[in-house]
Amino acid sequence: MPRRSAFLSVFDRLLSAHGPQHWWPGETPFEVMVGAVLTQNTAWSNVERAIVALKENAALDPECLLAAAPATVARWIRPAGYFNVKAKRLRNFCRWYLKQGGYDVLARRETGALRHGLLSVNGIGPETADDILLYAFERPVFVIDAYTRRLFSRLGMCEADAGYEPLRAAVEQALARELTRSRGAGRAVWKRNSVPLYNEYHALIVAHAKRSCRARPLCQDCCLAGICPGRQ
DNA sequence: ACCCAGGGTCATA
DNA sequence: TATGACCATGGG
Repeated sequence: MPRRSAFLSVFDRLLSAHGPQHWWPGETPFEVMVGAVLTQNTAWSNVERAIVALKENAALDPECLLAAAPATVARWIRPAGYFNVKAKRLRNFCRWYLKQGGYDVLARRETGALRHGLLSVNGIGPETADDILLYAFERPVFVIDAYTRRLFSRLGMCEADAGYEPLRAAVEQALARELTRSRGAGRAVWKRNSVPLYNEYHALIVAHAKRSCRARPLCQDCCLAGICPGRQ
């Protein structure tokens, strides 16, 4: 079992090692949503090219994406890989998004219902849905990805094969306990702090993975911080 | 020439 | 329910 402030401690060490990340890299909520789909199992540098292409074609917009032929969208997003699959997924998402009434309507929905709706779209799985919930709708949802599971399991804070939902619930509950105790004020403070904490935490885990020991065998930041995940 | 990347779906047993 | 195949580009 992790010690009582394990998750906050790791957060503090990641923050001092890598600095604030200011995520998500995207100018509008809709750009965040598109990026969340495009980055599925794909390096962000490739996603950026695809988003630039969408902007150049004035297509970073749900109506435009739906109006364009799937093959055309696939051509625009080609650098992001899996372009046929992702063109279809973007289409599914835009259809749902507009049918629901767009951002302002969705933003009024309760988090659980919004999450359920996102997951009903073919091509939106738990991580993509949670990226959208946290970074486009600012909901208190801790995003789990392969890096997160790897880091926490190597630190002995979860099982290596922990399922998505159990791990998410465990991390959220642990952080809630740690934060309400260590910063001492109870539920109101927790609710105010959880979104920026989750935002920065996930961003830091990704930044940490990108700067891992493959690139720098003796990298000072993560190894000195005692949280270097290394490589498989 | 490898391996990996900010997943998810579908078919099979 | 639990694996495996599949999707595809670009950088190290």
